[in-house]
Amino acid sequence: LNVWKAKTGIPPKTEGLVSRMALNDNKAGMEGLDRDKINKIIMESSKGSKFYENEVKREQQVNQRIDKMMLQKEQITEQHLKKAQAQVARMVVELEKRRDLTRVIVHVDMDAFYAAVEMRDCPELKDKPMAVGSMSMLSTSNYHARKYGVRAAMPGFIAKKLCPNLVIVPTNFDKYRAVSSEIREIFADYDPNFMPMSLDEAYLDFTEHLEKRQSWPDSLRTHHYRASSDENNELPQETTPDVTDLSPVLFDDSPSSFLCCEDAGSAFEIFGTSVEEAVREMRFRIEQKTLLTASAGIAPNMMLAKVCSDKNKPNGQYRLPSTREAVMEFVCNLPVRKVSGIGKVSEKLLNALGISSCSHLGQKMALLSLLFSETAWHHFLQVSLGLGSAFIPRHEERKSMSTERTFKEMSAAEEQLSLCRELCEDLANDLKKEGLKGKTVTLKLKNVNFEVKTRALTLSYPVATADEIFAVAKDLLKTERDNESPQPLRLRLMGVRISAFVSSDEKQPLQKSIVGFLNPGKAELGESEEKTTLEEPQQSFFQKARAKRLQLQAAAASSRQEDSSGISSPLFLDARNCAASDEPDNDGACGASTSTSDGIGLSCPVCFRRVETADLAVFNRHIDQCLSESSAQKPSQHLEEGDGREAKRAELSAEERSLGSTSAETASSVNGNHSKSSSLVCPICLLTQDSDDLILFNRHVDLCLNQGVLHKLQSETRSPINPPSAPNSKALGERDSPSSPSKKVKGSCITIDHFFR
DNA sequence: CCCCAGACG
DNA sequence: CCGTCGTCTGGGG
Repeated sequence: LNVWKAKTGIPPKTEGLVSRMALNDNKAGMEGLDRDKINKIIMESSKGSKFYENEVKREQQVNQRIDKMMLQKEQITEQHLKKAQAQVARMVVELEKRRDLTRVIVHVDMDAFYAAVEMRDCPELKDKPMAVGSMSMLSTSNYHARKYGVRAAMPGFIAKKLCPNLVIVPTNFDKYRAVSSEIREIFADYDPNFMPMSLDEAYLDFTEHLEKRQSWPDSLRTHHYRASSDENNELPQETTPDVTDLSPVLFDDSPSSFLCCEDAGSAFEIFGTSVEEAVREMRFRIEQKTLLTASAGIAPNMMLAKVCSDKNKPNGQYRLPSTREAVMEFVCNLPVRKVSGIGKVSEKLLNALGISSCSHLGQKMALLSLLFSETAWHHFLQVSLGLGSAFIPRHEERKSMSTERTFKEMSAAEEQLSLCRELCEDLANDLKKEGLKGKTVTLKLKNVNFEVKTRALTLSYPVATADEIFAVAKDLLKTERDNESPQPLRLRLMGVRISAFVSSDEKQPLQKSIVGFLNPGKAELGESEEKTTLEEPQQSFFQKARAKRLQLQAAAASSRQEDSSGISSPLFLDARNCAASDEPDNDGACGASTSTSDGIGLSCPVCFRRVETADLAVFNRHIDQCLSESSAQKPSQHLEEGDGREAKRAELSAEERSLGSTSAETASSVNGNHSKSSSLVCPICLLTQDSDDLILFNRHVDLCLNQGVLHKLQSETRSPINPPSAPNSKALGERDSPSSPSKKVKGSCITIDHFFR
């Protein structure tokens, strides 16, 4: 710290507590507890740990950022501000013009979801402070526990110090998922296009529902109380709680409301036609169906609805009227931290400028526009005006997929390597479920000091199998280890991510079943058609497939040359039936890939790789991707690109890598294998072809395809397999996609942009 | 366009 | 004795 002080001349602001670690009382249920005492306990349990040290470091980084910002602020003249103010004013006019108060957006959020589920299913927990998670991390806590300062994202061992009687229940995701799908059924009744944000949270557009609702008879707005215990036979057995005291599972003060009627032994309630009534009805149905309570916020846009749902948090709702005045007043006193997207760091930066509420935000916009990036200050401006997205965007296809694991310190190279392989296998499995292939593989490492690093490599072709991914990941890992050299990598976490999925832009609606490819005249290949036509009109599927194969072979041939300098070529690991083993002492890769010919799965006629699925939709998607991959870029370009990158990489390798890297081994074994090329195995008939002539081999495969797989497929697939909707749309939010292939909203924006139009 | 760190939920 | 997964931003090459 002294060094830091000497260098900067600024005293390190570490006195007292590290604000990053302090209790986060942003959440509901945290009012009126003695924060000082809680913070003291948190501090005492953390002090001296590696984690704590890392937090101190990060806090100082934020402080430096603040100092830098303040310095910049000094440079700003009245002139600058004047000009900026004018710009802001113009912007405000624009935004005001587009303000939309006509929509009714609802944000629903289950109360203490995981904890509530566990309490429901285990009545003994009801009056105890409890949390869901583990000694190292809690997912959520019940309201009883929150009184002690126990909250989500707090490690269990600290929570125990705050509340020695705390009961920690392990997570039970299958159960939460089941409940989640129950509540989503209800959501769909109010907005079939609702957007789930997590298992327990969703945005709904109530506008249309309310229009219809106005003309609904009472009967459609009547909902019954859950059957009483003796006649209840629909509940799952063991998890059935004591249903006799059903209403208030969580909160005894839940208001049993006005219109409660008795009718042949079953109580019911008739809900009105207003928004409040509709939302209350939805919450009522959720509670009757799941015995769990939800809270909701009603507002003219998503950003406000989210804040509103927090307002009356357990088991309540809040409506913000759709008038500009109401919105502005609401926003005026709103702490910036409450806004989704403004977190710990942004809050601190803003605080340093004297901004804590959204009204301050508006007052200092000119300054903010000079200190923050454009996107950032636009964001702030919108928040200060109470603006957000008035429509609920479709979920886009996922952009990445990853898996990571934390463990006790691990330094042994072999151990790390086998863990890495495991992760790759897990990832490949998940990938397979969605029929995706990606070009960028990223390795994530966290050392025992909690320092995080990511290392990525983008290939010129998409990959999906464990072997392919591992071939890259292990290289990245090795490079990193070499980098750190004499010291070993002392890891506490490793992760593997894949991204840059082959573009499926715009081609979804045109996807055809494989049957469509059989007739060259009718072959429809979506957007790729255009470019293909330039080269060769009316190319048949088989011609395309052959072209693609040749292209792959050419690419492999050229990369083979590079391979001598240490570039692995995962593509061919199982393109040929004999995957090169990555590690001499470990034949897992080889075994895995050869075992793929055991009958389950189909061979892609384009890339020759095995697609481990019985699902024709998945298989089709794979083929589409393979084909579009070849035609999306002109073949020559494709090769150049690949060559360039690989070559560049080769230079790096020569410099940075030690000799005898595992990738070199991989390369040479692939290489050797290929140059011998004594025989090739047809992926269709699985017979070895005694020829190294690729043309002949191709012909054989085409023949095989013609007689075998395609016949089979043809008989199995009469109708189009793929729904017209985006195939990946379910991946993230599991949102059901309506059939209209509505045009794409670019730039996904799961986080901030959703809240703004 | 790629890579990486960091913020955020 | 402090998690996992996914998205976005922003700076640098």
